[in-house]
Amino acid sequence: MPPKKKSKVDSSRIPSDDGNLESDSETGNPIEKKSKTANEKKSKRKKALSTDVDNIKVTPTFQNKTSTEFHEQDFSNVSKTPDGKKWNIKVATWNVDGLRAWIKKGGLAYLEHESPDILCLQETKCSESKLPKEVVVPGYHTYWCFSEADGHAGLGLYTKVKPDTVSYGIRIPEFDKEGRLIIAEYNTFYLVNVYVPNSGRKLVTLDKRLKWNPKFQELIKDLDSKKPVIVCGDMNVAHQEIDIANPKSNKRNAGFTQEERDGFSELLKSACLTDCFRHIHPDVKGAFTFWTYLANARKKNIGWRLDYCLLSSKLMANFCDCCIRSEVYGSDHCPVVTFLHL
Amino acid sequence: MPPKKKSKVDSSRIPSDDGNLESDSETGNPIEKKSKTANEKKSKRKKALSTDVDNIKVTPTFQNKTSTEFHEQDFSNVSKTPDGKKWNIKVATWNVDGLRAWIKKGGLAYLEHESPDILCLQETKCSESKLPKEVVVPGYHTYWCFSEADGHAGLGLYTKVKPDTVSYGIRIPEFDKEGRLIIAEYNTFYLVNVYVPNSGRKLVTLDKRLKWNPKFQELIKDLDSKKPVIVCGDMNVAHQEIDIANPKSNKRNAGFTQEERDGFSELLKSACLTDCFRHIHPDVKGAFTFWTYLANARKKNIGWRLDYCLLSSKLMANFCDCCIRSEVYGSDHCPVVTFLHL
DNA sequence: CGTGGAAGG
DNA sequence: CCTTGCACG
Repeated sequence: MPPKKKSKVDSSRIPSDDGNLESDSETGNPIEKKSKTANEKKSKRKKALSTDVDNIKVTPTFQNKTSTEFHEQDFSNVSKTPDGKKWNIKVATWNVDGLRAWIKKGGLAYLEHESPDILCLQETKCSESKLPKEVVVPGYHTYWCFSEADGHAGLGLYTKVKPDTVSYGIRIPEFDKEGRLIIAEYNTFYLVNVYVPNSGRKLVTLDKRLKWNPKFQELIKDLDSKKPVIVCGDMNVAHQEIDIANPKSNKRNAGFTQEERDGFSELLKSACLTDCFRHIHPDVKGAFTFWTYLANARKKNIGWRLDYCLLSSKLMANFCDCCIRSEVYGSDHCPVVTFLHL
Repeated sequence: MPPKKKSKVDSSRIPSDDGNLESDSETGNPIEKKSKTANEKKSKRKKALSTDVDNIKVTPTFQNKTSTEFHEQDFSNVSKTPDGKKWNIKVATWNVDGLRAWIKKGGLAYLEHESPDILCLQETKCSESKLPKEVVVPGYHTYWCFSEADGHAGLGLYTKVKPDTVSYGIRIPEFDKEGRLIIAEYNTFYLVNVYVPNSGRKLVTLDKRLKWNPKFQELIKDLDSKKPVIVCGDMNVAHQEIDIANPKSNKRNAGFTQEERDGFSELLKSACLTDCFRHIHPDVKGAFTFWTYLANARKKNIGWRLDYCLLSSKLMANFCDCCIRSEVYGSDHCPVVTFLHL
């Protein structure tokens, strides 16, 4: 769906009423429902900002900025495929650092405004029973992957076109308890929404991370042998020195160890994936998708590029553009948007 | 200090710079200083509302009400002593349910406006190192009693006249770890600021409470044998049926068990104390000082009278009035103010 | 329902 | 710094 005069959600679509957990895919490893009978709704829910479209220009605040700021941004200046075709599919990814806080800050207004065909969310930190009702957005099918441990990790998927199948997890219980992977199979590709394990302060969970890497690689290769793959998510690594503001001081910090960086290189190489932002912007510095909340890092652009869209080599002919929405607030990460012609 | 045209703090006083913990009283049991080198200041501190006096009419909000509301209240219509003397000492008590949150809601503007000679605070829930700098108020000496367990109980004392001695605790380690008692000795009386242990959900700590009661009683009797006593604080009990909105349904709930009510009766009797609010308003119903935050209880005045000023019998000749400031927001309790001629 | 602290990032 | 569950009331 290329941009219209007013990029509104196609309202002819039947509103999604699923939030469906069940996987009908053979790769899926459904997370167990722990239905806490829903009535344990918490106080702050009712304080969530309305996402009434009539109000989105004034009410929701994106941290210290108002949402009007992304209305003023130019979201339309987008490149074309190598053979000159305009984009018709937009895929966005955003680590929201807490779905409920993100909604209160107006996150859903971003969804309305960007109107991607697919939006991958990471770190929803929200169990099924605590999902605010506002997460159901007309025009989108929604899928959720929950961590067993409440308030950690977790993924969301918004998609205008209903996938043929949706499955959850990487088939390793240790990881699949944590809500780190959604695979959505579409007609012509797989979409993988991923939240890669963080190596932790003082690298206490680096081992776990290094166990994840080959498994994930294998999974992607397996999928790619059937259909091309789009991987979106928080890879929890800044790949090269250009992808981080302070490479020197972070060499032994989670997200920039040699092990993690090598693991990412390996993934790209062995699964034939392309980091599509870096592909079109090989030399752009200061392009980050995450800034710690501490010490005003975002204002100073002391950041990390941790969020990626990776494309199977077969999809590079369809690739138009990839943009980092660094002006969009609402989390310590910002959205990354990829444009394809399919 | 009787009411002036504008009851401002006496600015001729040297500003207090103490926040002194040391007790020079022989009854005192100083809580150990656990000086966490102060630099672990937390984020929210800087967000605290300014208490700039020029702004108190507009900026601080008391929950859903603004502080202007207490400016409009009539705080001056006060009774006299039995022999017709006007008050010259005002003693206030307020369970603030978290000093830092209370400050953000404009609590210090109340202090400025009420301008009591003595203000007793309970449930400050704030360790020494986390005390916001704004707690120092010109014209007042301040004293703090901290719980060893961070974020629980804790007391504060604001006093225009510096007490001769200030001591902390009831001389029982179990209780004195928790920041539940300050004794300030003045020339002609003792002021006791107290936060009585709560019996807990399902009365899990009723035993502890029943252990406290006789010890406290003994302490007051001991003090009273030297000088008359003013006891201010959260007694964590609604004394009679008239002191609670729903007596029937709360008979086995913390704060209205027969044991707690009897304990309070006992205290009044054996230590010869008078519940001075009830003394002048023997039949007034719906006079509460606490409302649970749940279910809009305060709006519906479904409350409890838990906060008291108790006076030694010798002081009843000096007693003028006692008011419940139920219109003052900022906590789930409201202030109680007592007027004396001394 | 609202305050605090703890763990995770 | 910020969001989450949790303990306490």
